[in-house]
Amino acid sequence: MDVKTVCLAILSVSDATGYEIRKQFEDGPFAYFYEAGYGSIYPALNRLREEGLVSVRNVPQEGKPDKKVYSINDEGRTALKEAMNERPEHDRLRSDFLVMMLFAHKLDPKNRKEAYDTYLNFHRRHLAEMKGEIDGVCTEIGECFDDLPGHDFVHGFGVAVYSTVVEYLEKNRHLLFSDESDAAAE
Amino acid sequence: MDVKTVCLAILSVSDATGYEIRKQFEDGPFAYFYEAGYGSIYPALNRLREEGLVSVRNVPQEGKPDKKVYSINDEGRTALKEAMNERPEHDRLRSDFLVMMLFAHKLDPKNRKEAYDTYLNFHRRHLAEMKGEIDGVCTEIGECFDDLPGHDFVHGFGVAVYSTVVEYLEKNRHLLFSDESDAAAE
DNA sequence: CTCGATATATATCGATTCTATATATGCTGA
DNA sequence: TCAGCATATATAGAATCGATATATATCGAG
Repeated sequence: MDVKTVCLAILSVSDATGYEIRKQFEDGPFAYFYEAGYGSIYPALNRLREEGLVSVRNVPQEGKPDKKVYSINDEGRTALKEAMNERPEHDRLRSDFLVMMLFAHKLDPKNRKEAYDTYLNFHRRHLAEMKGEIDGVCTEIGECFDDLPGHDFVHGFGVAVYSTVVEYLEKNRHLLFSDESDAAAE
Repeated sequence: MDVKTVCLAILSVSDATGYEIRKQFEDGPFAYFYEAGYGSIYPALNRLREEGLVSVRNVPQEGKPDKKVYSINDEGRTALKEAMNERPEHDRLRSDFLVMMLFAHKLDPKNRKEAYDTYLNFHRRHLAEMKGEIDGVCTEIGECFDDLPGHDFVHGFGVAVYSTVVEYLEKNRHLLFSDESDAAAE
């Protein structure tokens, strides 16, 4: 499933600009299982327009550059339904952190500890945001996804996995930091 | 952390060919948190050689093409240590499955069910392999990683996360399949 | 009050990486 | 016997990533 298809899926929920779509990947409900940057999004939107699956309207703004608001059309919805029904590819994960920890013996103790704590804190914060304990960056468009029938399942999935990650990191420090007396540090 | 660095890390554990390195990403201990195909690996190995971080020896074989066995050298080990101590980038995950489930209402019921079961079974099998309950593809090189100080931590991490995924999928079917009487199917 | 940081908004360059495929051969099971 | 899989290297072309450029507004610290 390429960026083009996911952009189309987002547009099926709400009109949006490239900038707003980007935010869905950064802070929105997609943040923990799909990422894409401007370098993928803008070309994807252009191709969608070329293929006649979305339309654009220019919304002038004071001071700021014009907004280009994209809307899905009927051909777009048809194409989306088709693309969604294709076989999903395997999940693709790339974790620098886990590579580092597998080769923890190559790391300076200070770096190892810093990488560990940064990773743990990142996941703690993200988890708290997902649980609604602290405010994440809530965009109007982001909230549209809350009403999708699949939302609760996907959200619950994320909370479950992130909880496991945080718990595991909290309980298994000793596997990597056994010989050092930095348990109480920080 | 690019493919070049991870190849170097693998070579720091054992000499290997491009083909064997690929298998580490496919079946080996890297399988669940780092992926790379031939299109990344062979160019990466060439660049490592150009930079003088690895050496190659040709091992002729009957019938099959010559093996090119790569070995890390001292400069390579220095470069690896440096690269490992850089700040890790954020984990990058791309899950077609979760996108599909978020937009489950766009799917034909049959496809939805098939995607769900395929995903669940894949993770069940992978988890069983990780736990050693069934035999995965065990390469000699793969076993070298078992002795790394970080191995238990990373392996345990994988088992914990995969267990959570399998459990979640088993318990939360109803969130996506409530209105259909396919609970007992298959 | 001014300077730096952050947010809004679009866009692209160059590097990296992915998918699919080509080539060549041996082995194994239906 | 013959299809499919394993061994083994390699690349073309497409997709994607990371960093950066442009332009302006706003907001808070000094």
